[in-house]
Amino acid sequence: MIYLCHMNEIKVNELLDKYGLRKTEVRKEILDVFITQNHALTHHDLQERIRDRFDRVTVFRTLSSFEEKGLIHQVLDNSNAAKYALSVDEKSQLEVSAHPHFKCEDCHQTYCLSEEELALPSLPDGFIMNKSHILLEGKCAHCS
Amino acid sequence: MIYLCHMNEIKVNELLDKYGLRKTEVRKEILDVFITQNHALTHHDLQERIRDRFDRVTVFRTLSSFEEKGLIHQVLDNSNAAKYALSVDEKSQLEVSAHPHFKCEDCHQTYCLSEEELALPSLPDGFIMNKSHILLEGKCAHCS
DNA sequence: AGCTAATTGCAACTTAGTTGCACTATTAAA
DNA sequence: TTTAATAGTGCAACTAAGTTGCAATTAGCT
Repeated sequence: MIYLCHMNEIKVNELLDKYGLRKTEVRKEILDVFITQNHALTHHDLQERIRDRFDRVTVFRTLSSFEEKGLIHQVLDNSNAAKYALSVDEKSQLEVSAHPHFKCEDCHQTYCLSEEELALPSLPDGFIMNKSHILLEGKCAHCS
Repeated sequence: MIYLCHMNEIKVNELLDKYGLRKTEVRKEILDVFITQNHALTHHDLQERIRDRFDRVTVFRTLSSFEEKGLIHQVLDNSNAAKYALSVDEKSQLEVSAHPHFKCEDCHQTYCLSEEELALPSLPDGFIMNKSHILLEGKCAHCS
């Protein structure tokens, strides 16, 4: 694990334990990337970051198990590749729920906005909500 | 155009004119499908609906030009195929902006929720919003 | 140390979406 | 109404995302 700084290595092991995931090389490295970068990442972004040292399929499967255990969640995006972000806020250690994202039309960077809860629309009778995704699009501070 | 009912044919021609799109067979048929079904559709859904009478590529390109001219817009979705919906409300004839959608986890149907505007999160300095996407996930009345 | 179930890599696949090019149809203007 | 320019279509071939099956490997137990 020479690629991880010591601080993150501890955090990474704790998180994998906490979410009931076996501690393997790929998982430690990918989780490290999520912690270091704090924006939504695609499979492609990760592959680049870990310099293709692990198989494509393995990375896809890693994302699946992380999502299944609730460690990451899919962030909706109008590109044609799925984006994922950590479900735990590194600062507060709290689970993040339904926080909105902002995607820049020019640089395509996806930013996490505040974690404050939003007033969501009311649903018709019989409809039950489990999850919400909010994406704003426009120009970020660098591109506007 | 034997596949269109007369009512829709008039509407379809008007809309294509209004959005500066040439009136071709594929476009009339695809627009008809959007008007008839009133939920978000994938390329695959459309291909099925028009019984493969037009080429895949043509349908993709039709979606692109509709989107470019603002007749349809992409509806965010966590499936791995893009979904599109009409940008005009057939009843009010008004452009629809930022209305939320609901996707059922079981039947995967995507519903349009009310068109009422929502309170959106405040943005950091220098950020400018152009579009918003809101997707709620859960169980619909039929599946809950 | 040794067992078992979970994880990995590889090859081969499916499906979404794109590109280039030759051909055809729509439209606007003569 | 013919025609010329331009936009749209079909085909073939491609890229890129994501999946599946299987054999080899490894983490996490006792």
